[in-house]
Amino acid sequence: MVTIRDVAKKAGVSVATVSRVLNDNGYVGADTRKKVMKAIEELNYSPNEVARSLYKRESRLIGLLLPDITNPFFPQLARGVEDELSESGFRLLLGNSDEHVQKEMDYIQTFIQNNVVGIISATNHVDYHIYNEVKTPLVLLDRTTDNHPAVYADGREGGRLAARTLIEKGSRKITILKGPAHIKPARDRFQGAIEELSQAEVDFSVLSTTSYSFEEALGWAKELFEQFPDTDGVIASNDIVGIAAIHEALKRGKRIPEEVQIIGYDDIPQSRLSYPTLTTIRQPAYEMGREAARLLITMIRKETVTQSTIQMPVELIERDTTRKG
Amino acid sequence: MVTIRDVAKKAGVSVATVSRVLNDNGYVGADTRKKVMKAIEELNYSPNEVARSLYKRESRLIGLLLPDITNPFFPQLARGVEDELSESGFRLLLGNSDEHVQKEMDYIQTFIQNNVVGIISATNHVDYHIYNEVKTPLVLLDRTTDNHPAVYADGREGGRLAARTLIEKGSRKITILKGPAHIKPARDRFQGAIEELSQAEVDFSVLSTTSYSFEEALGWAKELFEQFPDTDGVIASNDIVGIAAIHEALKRGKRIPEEVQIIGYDDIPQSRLSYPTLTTIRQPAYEMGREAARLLITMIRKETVTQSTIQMPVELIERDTTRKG
DNA sequence: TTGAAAGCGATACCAC
DNA sequence: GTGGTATCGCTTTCAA
Repeated sequence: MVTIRDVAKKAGVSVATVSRVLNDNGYVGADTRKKVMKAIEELNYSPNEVARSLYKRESRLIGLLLPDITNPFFPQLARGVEDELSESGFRLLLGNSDEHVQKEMDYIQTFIQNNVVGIISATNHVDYHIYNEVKTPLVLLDRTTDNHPAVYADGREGGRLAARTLIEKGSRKITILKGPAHIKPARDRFQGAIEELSQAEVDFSVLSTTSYSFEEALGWAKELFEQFPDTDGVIASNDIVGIAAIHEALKRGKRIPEEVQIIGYDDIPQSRLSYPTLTTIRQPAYEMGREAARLLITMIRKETVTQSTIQMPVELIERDTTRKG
Repeated sequence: MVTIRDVAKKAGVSVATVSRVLNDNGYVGADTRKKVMKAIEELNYSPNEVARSLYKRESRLIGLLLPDITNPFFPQLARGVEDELSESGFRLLLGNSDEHVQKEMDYIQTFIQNNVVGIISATNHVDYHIYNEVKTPLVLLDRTTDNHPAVYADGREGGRLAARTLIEKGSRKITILKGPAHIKPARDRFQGAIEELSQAEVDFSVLSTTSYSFEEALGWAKELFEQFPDTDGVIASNDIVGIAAIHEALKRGKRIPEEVQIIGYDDIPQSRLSYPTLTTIRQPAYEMGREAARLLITMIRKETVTQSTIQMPVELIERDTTRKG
């Protein structure tokens, strides 16, 4: 391993000088600088981040905590976060929490142990006390509490929009798939949808689901059509379930959107690939990730944060599982 | 920040002793230990990984380099890697390379700068010289070269299997979608498929694609049926493209699998959700991730590695885009 | 403009 | 069994 001492020796200067040229601060004579640069080049030296981090008591690492990278919504978030952060020279320490308090705490702890300069968390236990003890800047992503900066999409409005769309396009017996109760955004959407449905002249039923997993999605879809066979409009808890609903509807010979309309949530990439393509409420996941990263960076830089909770707009993406016009 | 000195002071012992109980080595008297534990507890102390890493010249971090977490195959890999590693107390430093040499090199460098104990890479430029300069244990995932330990699936056999399946089930005019030329596993599959097709009594055509992106998948599918309208069997370069092909076929009123059979590759979770469900060649992505992590860990522990390149089996998953029997 | 030296928070050697 | 202390590679004060 090449260290700063090797460089100093080779350049015939002290380590202090090398450090100065590395960090580009303090006075360094023009030709001294040149000598040092040359030595760095020749030795192919790059500074040890760990030593730097130890002294400065902060690294260039950011902790990112996700519920489950395997759920297609989160890679989008993660990608947005990474793209934005890496432009500023930060790197990602990643953890999946599986919505498991213990795992979550473990990761938060390693983040701290590794001197991360900031944390972005998209998990459910944000109200858990450990978050209040975190001293490094923290941004919640796709979640909210009253205590922390956050970037999230307007779930309530999303739910309303979904319901309104189905109603306007003529569904009269709507079944709403309620997402996992412990996930806040899922509750918001549900609430929004219920608001809209309650004040409209339509029948509606609720089917509660307990997960977003691929394995179970088809199960929920099946249950949906078994329990409510005359459903002519489905508000899915997310696109995965929405796509499963398409599957199940077609399997039962129902025509989409003539007999059943289906609307999803998230607008994950694959919702464009289903047949028929899935109408859905878009959350700008990638942009949310970027936005969260941006917010975190300003906090890290101790610049004034004009807005510490950023609500991103949701948007109706009309595709082929709802009727035209 | 609570340091080892605080603990030492509170417990009325030296830092050396605290260190001993922390790492559970060396002699420590029973009640001294107890005192120290108590102090640790009360101060809610947890050791600074950075300092530890600096002294030991190795962290507990593992670098994971992926082409693009947004492609649904990779989260599976990543999850497998993480689950296995975290059980042994390692944490993940994540990077997306976008199959971009520069990004790849940058990440490899930060990995090294952060004292990672090992690297798992699923990118394309593994033959690039930088990998030969990496001193920390390195495992390639879903890729191979002659120089490095690797975990990958048998792409050639997968390609053969895909082709053989379509042929056996009666397709006579097969179109094969050739994946991006710069991706080795894609080439392997293609080669396997071609082998099988060449020696069978079937017509076949090739359509070259240049990416795996969602955006373009529908484009390839459209092109496929435009250029080769009498195709009765499609070998897709992966499941994304496979699902897009289903979409396009249905759109054109083709019955699946009666008029066109379609076979995908990967067995990503959503291939079970399409309608009809996608027949595909399964790569055990999650297990591959775990296996790579396991291999890396044995290398890190300097235990003897019995097998440094692990080829995982591929498997035909028969679903509804191919004919029965 | 440069260098010597004191840390940063751990670990581990050596002495007692 | 326990403590003192050099050390890891870097940054930053302070003096020259």
